[in-house]
Amino acid sequence: MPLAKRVGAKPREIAAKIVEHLDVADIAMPVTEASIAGPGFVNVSLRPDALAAFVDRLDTPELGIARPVDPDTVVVDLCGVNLAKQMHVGHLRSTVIGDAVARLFERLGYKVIRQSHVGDWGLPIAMVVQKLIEIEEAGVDLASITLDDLNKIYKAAQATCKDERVALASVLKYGGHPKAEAELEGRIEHANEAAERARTRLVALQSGDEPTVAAWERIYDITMGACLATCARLHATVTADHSAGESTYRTELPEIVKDLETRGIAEESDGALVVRVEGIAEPCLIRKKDGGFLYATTDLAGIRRRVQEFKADRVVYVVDARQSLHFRLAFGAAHRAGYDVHDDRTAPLEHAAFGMVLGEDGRPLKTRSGENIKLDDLLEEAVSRAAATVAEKNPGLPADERARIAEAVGIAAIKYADLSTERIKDYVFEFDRMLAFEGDTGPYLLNAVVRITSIFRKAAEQGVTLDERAPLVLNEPDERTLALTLLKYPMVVRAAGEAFEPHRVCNYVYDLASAFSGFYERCPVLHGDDDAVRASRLRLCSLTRRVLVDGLETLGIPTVERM
RNA sequence: GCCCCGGUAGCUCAGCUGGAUAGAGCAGCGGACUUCUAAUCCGCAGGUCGGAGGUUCGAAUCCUCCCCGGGGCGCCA
Repeated sequence: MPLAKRVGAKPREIAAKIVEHLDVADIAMPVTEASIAGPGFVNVSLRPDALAAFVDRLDTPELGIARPVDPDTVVVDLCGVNLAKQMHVGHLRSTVIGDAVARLFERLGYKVIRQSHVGDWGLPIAMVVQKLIEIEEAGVDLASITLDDLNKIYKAAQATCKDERVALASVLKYGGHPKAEAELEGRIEHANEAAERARTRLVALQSGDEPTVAAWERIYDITMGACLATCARLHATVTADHSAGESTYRTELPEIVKDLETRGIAEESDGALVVRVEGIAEPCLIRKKDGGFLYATTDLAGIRRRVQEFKADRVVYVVDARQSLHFRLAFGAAHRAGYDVHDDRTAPLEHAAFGMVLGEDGRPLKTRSGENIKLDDLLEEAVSRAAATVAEKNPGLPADERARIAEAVGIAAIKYADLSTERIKDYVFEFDRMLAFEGDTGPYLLNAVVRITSIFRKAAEQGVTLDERAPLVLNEPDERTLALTLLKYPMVVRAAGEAFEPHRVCNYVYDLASAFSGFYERCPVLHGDDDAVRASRLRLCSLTRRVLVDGLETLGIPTVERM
């Protein structure tokens, strides 16, 4: 049908010509005039033996996904935690989707480098360092400090400095009403003092003052210890090796700004230094009036390191959609500077943006008091709900296995819910929905795998073993549907990877599980009396399980044996 | 004001670079457990694809305008 436009003929006429000349007798049923349908489709039915041959070709250790001869290097930016802050829902998607995107590229055979851009530098961190040192001076043992404590300190520090702005806003609003003024004066003074101490501390940190750096390192270790543990619990591959703090770029920033300045790429604007990007009204700010550097400056350093040092052929940022403008500016500026080029090749810089996590009220997910929800709490809730279900449905299992299953089910529920809708869209976080065993959920898919596994357990009891080379007999419609669905796997993974869209793999594994259900319902595996059919069906079961497990693992969702 | 992203069944969502009668799940209704699966399966019902134009043999899909919702917009990150 796309030919119709190019050739200038009617689709059905072209279809008729194709049918007339098409010879696919070796793999398909005869194609005739009657095979033409609708506006010009030519229906081709694969012969069972040809279909079996295609499935045979899929049945390799890599399940039909060939590795490229000369694999590109892809950098995936994900996770992005901040010092002295717990991981919260804001990090969930970046971590889960980012890891899935990285896994997709790995599955396709690319060389993948994960990079978690850790917010570990700047005035906010200096404020926490300052507070921590004050606490230490008051006699508190730093060894006992947890991330929870740091989080409280961070908030307190933020609040103190915020007082300054709040007070200022009040004065503006009430026009310096005498009543307000007296009270506010004290707050402003307090805030100013705190901000001043933080600024002094920042200078100490930047110049390598030993006690200051020691406190900073303590904060770094506590934060990363807790956050990397959460990543591990999420079955997301984000480790210390993948973490690159903003601090690691600090010596490069003056150099980058100077480079852009001397090459005439950056220009002065209202005392600040900016890079203009074609097609965007807003400029990209790289240096403040006071000489300080900005978010974009660090990202430029990040791009340069990733492309020129790591030799990335492609850089993907799995970051919140709200950062869209920022990345367009940073990418544009990096491109003007040539930071996205290595060995005469320009690496595409891409923002794989994702939407927000909403509560059931349709507003951004928060606690009742308006606080960010800690990711650990979210995971714990999902796992404990899963544990209750496992205890109810399968009380016979040993307690430790039940706990392992609950962990897998709870994590799978959250991850699948996050991965299965289009990345760019917001989604509503609902425990009941994501933990359901009916429908398009993580637990359902784990159960699909378990059901297949149980067939093999049963088969073993009967002394029936899998013959991995048994000839495939694909005569039943459900067998054909299952086989055809299996064959789509390599293309789905490829398409999902190229578009950074893990949800396509989710849709696929769900389709495959559905196709298997139909097969399982109507095609008895162990109950038949035909040995050849049983061997063929066992092989289909095995292949289906391998594809399901591979697909889920590519999404970063581990499976279980029983549940 | 300018820019970006969404709007598909009561609810939550798919729909690949335009292609057949727009598909799932949940909820609703009706069936199926001395089982290889009930943490499941099968069936029924349910839609002006936000609206209006346009391009095309053909539009949920591409273009333009409008409506609704969300987000962003130079010295925070």
